[in-house]
Amino acid sequence: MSLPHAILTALLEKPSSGLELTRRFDRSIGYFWSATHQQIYRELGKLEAEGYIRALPSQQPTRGQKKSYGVLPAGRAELARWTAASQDPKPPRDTLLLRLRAAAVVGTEGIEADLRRHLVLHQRQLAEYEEIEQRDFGPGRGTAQDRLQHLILRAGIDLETFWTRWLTHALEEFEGLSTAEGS
Amino acid sequence: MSLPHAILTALLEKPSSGLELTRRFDRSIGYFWSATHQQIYRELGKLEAEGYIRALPSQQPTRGQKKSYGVLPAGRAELARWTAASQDPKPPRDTLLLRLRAAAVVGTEGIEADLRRHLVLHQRQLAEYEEIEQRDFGPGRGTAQDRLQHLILRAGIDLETFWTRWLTHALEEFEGLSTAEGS
DNA sequence: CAGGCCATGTAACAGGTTACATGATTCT
DNA sequence: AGAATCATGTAACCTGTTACATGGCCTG
Repeated sequence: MSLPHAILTALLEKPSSGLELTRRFDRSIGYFWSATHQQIYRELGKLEAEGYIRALPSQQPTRGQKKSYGVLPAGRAELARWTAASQDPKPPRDTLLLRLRAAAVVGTEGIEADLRRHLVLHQRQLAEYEEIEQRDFGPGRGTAQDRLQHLILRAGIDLETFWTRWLTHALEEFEGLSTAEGS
Repeated sequence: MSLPHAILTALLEKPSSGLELTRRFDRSIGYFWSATHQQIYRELGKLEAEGYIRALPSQQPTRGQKKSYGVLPAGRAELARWTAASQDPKPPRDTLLLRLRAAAVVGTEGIEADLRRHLVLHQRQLAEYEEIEQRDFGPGRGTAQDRLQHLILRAGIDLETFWTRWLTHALEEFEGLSTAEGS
């Protein structure tokens, strides 16, 4: 039950059409909640049926015609309710750690290269986040909204920092493994 | 396509029945790949049909009767293949960050209490991991397998450390928000 | 033999993924 | 007119979630 609320948030920030939403998910919200355009269209239909959003006037509902949505009061209320409601953190699902655990049983053949590849990807993501931080958040303290956004970005930066450090450490361990005792 | 491989790994570590697997998922593998008993039974059926595992002899297949599985050579081969295959990291899905982003739009009412609650939960998880580290991994360097397992545990510890730090920082920010400028 | 627990399983549904289809617009 | 692209949408499938059903075993 998160995608509809992600969409409501995005639409409150700026009324958009389905494809515009998809693009914005690829950039910002998708950093911690990704979605494909099919998911988004499906969900837009539901949200409209429930009376949380409405298609902005001036367009007829034909196929291939751009259609923008705006959030209705009921939608904003539902988003506020969901935001304030307590939710348990879900255990992470991480394939790489799972593969490492499997490697402890069936052998580490081939996984080191992928660790290296992941390290590069995380370094790249980290650099992207830091660039955004430089650009959007100067040293002075902005509005309350700015500080919240910065806080979220900080989570992204710290997470990617964790991964790059851990992967670096893991690769060092791997070198130790192969020099000291072979497979 | 990760659950079947998680199960193969667990079965290689130790042949088990469905419920035993469920319990082990709750403890160790579930720290980064959780699963309910329904998922596990469904997947055990598929794995058996594909010839990756087989029910150990000595039990008849009646309902309510314990049934243990062991991994066949084809299963081990499939696990090795999957472990070595390159996979892209998937963007994280984090509800809490999503809620913070929503809070930037509809107001932070009520979310601070949940941040505090999450902080406690992550501290607890961190303590649990550190206890395991104390108990299972001494100062000396063990076998290659031990070092891999330790590496995975380190990821858990560092992740929980990240969350506790970030949540602490976030709560400080919130105090700043309410004293300095109200809602 | 009643109640509780252990163990396996079915069913219905929600959410996410992949492949493909179709109408409109723009460019050549 | 044809091709490329933009935009919306359908369909099938897979994974994960929730609720419930059933049989066997143990204990009082």
